[in-house]
Amino acid sequence: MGIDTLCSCENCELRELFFSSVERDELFSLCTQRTEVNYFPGDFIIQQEMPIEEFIYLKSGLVKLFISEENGKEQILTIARPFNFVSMLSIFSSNKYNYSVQALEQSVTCSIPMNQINQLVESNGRFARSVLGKMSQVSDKIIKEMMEIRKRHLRGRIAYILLYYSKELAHSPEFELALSRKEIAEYIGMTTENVIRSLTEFRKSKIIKIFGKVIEIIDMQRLEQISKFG
Amino acid sequence: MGIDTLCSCENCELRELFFSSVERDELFSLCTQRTEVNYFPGDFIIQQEMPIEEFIYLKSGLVKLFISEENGKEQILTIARPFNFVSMLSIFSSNKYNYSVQALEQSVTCSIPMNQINQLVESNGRFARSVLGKMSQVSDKIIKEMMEIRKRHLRGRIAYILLYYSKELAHSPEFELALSRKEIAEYIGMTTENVIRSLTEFRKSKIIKIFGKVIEIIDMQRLEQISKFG
DNA sequence: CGCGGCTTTGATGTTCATCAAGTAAAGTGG
DNA sequence: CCACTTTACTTGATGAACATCAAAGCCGCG
Repeated sequence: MGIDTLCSCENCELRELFFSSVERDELFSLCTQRTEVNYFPGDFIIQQEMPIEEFIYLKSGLVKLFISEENGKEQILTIARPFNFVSMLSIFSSNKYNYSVQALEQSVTCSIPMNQINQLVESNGRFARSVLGKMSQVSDKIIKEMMEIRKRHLRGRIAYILLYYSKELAHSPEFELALSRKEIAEYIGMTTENVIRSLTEFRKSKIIKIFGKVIEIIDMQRLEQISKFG
Repeated sequence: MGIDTLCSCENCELRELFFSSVERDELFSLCTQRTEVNYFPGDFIIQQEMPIEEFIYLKSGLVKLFISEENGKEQILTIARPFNFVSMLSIFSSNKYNYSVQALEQSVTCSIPMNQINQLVESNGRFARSVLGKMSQVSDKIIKEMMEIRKRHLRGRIAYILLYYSKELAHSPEFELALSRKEIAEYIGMTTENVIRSLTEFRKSKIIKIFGKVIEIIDMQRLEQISKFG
């Protein structure tokens, strides 16, 4: 068995992104310590308040980041696919998670002990630089998205979310929403009832079609207008 | 003249935070390339869309981070004092600024060419680690704050902002708001008129006193209740 | 089968934005 | 320094946007 096959990380599609700056022997060391986990929809990947012991990244799937309030309500920060990950946010500044991460679709994560990552950051400047870039990008994206949502009214927020989901997450005008109506509400900071009313209105105006969780955007242009001007 | 006095950075009160991991000769090199700038209230420190050429940190003062919309409206991301800085957000992932920074009080910044910082990140692991920690902390804080604001109604948002300003920024129950009413509105995503109405209501309920820009919190407990329960 | 959670619709009242109008404050040019 | 302009601040009235409450249908799961 050649060294090429000793470690599957060499073929990981995320290697370029996360570890392009890592030398062969460092990669091997990481690889032997990594843990791959499979999650089904609804499974918790990260629990708020738990100690951060690993650097976790998403290999495939779709997840939601959220925080739970004392009153039982939840607020969704963002929805993320691979490459926009996410265990990034607090791991270098806190020793416990400030939010939870839950799988929306079947997902696979890969974890590396945090001390390995810290060691690598300190010993490999190019790696440090690339982690900085990624982290900067991830938090920038979340903040920008929150501002985009905040400046819109209900209808505009729903339109924005539908377009975002279609273009960035599903890459198709027809898609199965992995979010419940309630989760959409938690995402955009409105009530479930009003989310539904907005969707119904879009359906009646023939802008979208609704088949339960499956949404089809019929009139992309009008949806974009609503997203822009309310 | 001894080496100790060759470079004032050695005595900079921010040295510990930003450069504790930097060796003496590296510090000297940074120091000779740094630029210190003084800003008056209203002055722009960073202009949205401008190319990022320097790593800028706040030595003293108070600033607002905001983005300008096409329609001329502005949205404030956060208000920051030193240590919670801020030129951090996109500098490692973008080559231009995504937001503007303007001085609210008289402020002093210190700038270091970006290539110096990048070089240092790549050559000094401990420095890289400390920048990662700081960046993580800064973006975490902004996101958390936006969630706190989002979950409240008008009255709660105003109460939250007043308490935040009093406790985190002014460190006193009586303080001079560096923000205009309009800026408060841009900060919490409401209209100027409703910000004023809320302040007036608090004044009439004897929760605060208002002398133009100077606010005095009289009934801290009730303000905290309003912040918590609306 | 029945229970609980999600979804949907309607009715109602609260919260909020918008418009209008007036006052105060602050900057500008002669 | 004063008239002038502009910008910030303030209050009220109105209607639109939104939350809340209530009730009923639906679906999955034990």
